[in-house]
Amino acid sequence: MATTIKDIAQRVGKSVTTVSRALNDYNDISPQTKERVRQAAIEMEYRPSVLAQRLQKQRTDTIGFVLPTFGPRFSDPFFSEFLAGIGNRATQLGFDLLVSTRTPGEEELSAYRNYVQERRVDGFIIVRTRKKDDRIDYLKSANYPFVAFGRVKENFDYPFVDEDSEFGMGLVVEYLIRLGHRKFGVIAPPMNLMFSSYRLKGIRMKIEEAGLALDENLVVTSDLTQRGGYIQAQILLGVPDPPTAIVACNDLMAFGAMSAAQEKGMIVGKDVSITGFDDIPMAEHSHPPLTTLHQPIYKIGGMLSEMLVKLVLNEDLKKRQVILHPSLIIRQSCGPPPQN
Amino acid sequence: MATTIKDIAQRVGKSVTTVSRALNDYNDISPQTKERVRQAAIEMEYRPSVLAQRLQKQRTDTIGFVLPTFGPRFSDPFFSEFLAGIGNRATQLGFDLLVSTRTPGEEELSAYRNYVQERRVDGFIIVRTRKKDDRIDYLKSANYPFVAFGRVKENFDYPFVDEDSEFGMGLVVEYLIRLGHRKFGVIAPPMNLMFSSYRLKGIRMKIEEAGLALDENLVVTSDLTQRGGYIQAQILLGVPDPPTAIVACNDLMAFGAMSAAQEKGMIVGKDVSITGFDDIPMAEHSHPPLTTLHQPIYKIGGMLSEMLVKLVLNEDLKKRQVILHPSLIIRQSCGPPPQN
DNA sequence: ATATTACACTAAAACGTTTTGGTTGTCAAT
DNA sequence: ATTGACAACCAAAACGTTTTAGTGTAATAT
Repeated sequence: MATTIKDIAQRVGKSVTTVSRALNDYNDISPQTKERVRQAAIEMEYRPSVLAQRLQKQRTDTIGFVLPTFGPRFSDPFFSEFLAGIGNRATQLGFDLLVSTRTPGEEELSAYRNYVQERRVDGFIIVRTRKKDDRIDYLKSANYPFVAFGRVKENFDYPFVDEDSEFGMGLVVEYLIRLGHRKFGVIAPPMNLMFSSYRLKGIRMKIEEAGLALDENLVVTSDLTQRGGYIQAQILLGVPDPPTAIVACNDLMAFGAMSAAQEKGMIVGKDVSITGFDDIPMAEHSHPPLTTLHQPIYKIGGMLSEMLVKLVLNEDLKKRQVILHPSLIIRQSCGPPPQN
Repeated sequence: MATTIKDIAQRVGKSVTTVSRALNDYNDISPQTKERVRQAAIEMEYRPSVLAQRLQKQRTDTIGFVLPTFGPRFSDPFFSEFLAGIGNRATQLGFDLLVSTRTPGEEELSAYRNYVQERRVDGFIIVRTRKKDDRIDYLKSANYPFVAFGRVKENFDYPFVDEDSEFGMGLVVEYLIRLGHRKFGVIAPPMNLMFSSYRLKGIRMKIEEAGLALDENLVVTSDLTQRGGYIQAQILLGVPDPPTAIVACNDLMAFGAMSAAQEKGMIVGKDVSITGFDDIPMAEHSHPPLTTLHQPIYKIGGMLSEMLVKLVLNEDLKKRQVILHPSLIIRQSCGPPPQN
């Protein structure tokens, strides 16, 4: 059996209380006693039982993260990195990370309810916010701590980090217009996602600002996967007068679009320009390397962990709501539109 | 405050013990009492406190998973899917999954030591086994439950799942030889990884069986990332008499190799053939789609969770050591070698 | 001489379960 | 009438901490 505080108490001939207070550096314990207790703890290789601590503190020291996925096979480089960001920061702060994956919907919400009722986690990190978001409504009503990556349509009076997608997409479109493009295809995320609106809005605004029009028939939506991007790009490139530039709303869909174009014998960056969003590591080494918007995914995960932990510990966060500005990373997937 | 067993006891006018035993369906409680207790529990929305249960049971109901990564930015589709497999099965079995990421080495091992000493998890799942594996040596010596994805060089008398890489690579090489290839390049994983040996061995054997020779100068190692595959393929394709087929030891490196070839103006599947290993979802939608070996990654994760949970609960596993056979998925990244 | 304060320590309760080792009452067998 | 078996229940201990609400002693202030 592992050493307990009781064993130490016996060894140094003091009470359990004293040992506990010595280890926690209370100032009603004499320096000598503290020293003796600490020594003993080291010698006996004492490690507090997290289980006991948690029961007593009525805190789980655990962050909950329910990953929304479609189908069980989940394989998204964006989330891998995001996860690492959350997890590593949480560890530094002495918190565990409890991960599970759910398909959005009723089953997902009941996962939240379960975790709350069983008091299994101290709070949640929510990603891919929806315009009308059940999860957020629920957690608010249950008065349970959470932070989100993303805003919602109304009442976003909760702590969040979000990137300014509208601004980001503006950068992309501006760049494409400068290259000479006039006809755009857009592969948008599912419309119920909040960032879908922002990204679309950013695209529309810049196009209109330039006195151009976005052909609504060339705006398609897909599911943020590579396969989805592939399928939708096939459609976009198959119409009579196809777009010269395809703006995909994340990198994975952009890769899919590249495959579709290449399969048609087109050279990406010459016959058609394609852009992404996220700047996942793979974007640098695709063929051609992808022009995209950079978000500090790993860092964002870390920020969210930190905010949530502060929330749970009732410390106050200096910034409750953070909006980041993505930067345009120009690589080789774009060029001037083909002449004809 | 949440309802406790004490509240129920009060309500039904029985002792705490009786309530506990009723809920756990002991047979020294009368059917009527059981029924009344259950009713009350439902009405009062009782949920047992996992914290208290864990303390009492001296079990954390938690699986530990320390993901080996190089650098903090970790973005590997293989692991995303693997993680989902472990996590979802664990949840079904009533276990939590505690994830953290570490760079292999001293710091990694001390993460294991910490988790063990603090009794934070009931057991571990280990991946990417090394020929001589510290983690396994340690857990064995500490007599702590674990299961591994992969074998080690000696004494693999522990529970594991592994795929037969040797066999798999045999399939690939056989196929390439049948297509007419005589000159192979290999992008191998870091040599300290156990599956590195198996895969290399499988390649060598089949080549020699066919009466050919593997040019050792065309065997390079890399770090299993896309960038790594890209860099090494540049080298392989830059030598005076380059290989006509490149066998990469995972899909990510294969993608990198494809980019490198394409950047040189080569058409993959025609000017050069490239193969991978894993069959991650992206393999189907790359350009060209990748010929690779399929492993049921998600399922393997699930098997490992299940084995570990049984181990922890002292149930016996019907199979302690499982070896799976990958299947060859032929897509468009390979073809006959170019004539010249 | 007495009250006050500071210091160093501690017994007991609490967190919410499960398990141990009973007790009590009833009925059937001797 | 006594013994044994059984059903139904329960008090207390245990898991390992932290917190509460003290106690006793010595030094200092009145």
